[in-house]
Amino acid sequence: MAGKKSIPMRVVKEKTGLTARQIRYYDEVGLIFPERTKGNQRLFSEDDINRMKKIKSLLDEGYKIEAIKEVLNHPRPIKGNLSNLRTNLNNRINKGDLSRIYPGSSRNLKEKYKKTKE
DNA sequence: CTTCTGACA
DNA sequence: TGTCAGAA
Repeated sequence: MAGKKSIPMRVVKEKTGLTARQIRYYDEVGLIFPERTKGNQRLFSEDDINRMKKIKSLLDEGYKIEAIKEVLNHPRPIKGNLSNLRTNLNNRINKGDLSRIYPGSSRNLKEKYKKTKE
């Protein structure tokens, strides 16, 4: 029911716009868990594709791998209102979530803000 | 030809 | 992160 498809690396690269390096790295750090073929070739699902796009966005915003790992692996850190829980189950990530975990998570953000004359 | 792992100027 | 080597 969940659509257990198996997309090859070549398609993933085109759909995500990432390089094979990036994709393998995400797998290395444990951001994604693609299936493996007999020849050790990675097989991704559409869900993985969306996740990689998400990871790319977060990385672009300045979040570090460690922070992204936490959020992607903790879909329900909530323990109170069901309303908020529903939002989290929707698979969407908020900056607030990361900020709560890593209040000082600013990498290239400073550079972006100060670089306004070019 | 494409992908995989491991390592590095 | 890119890129090379060697193997599959």
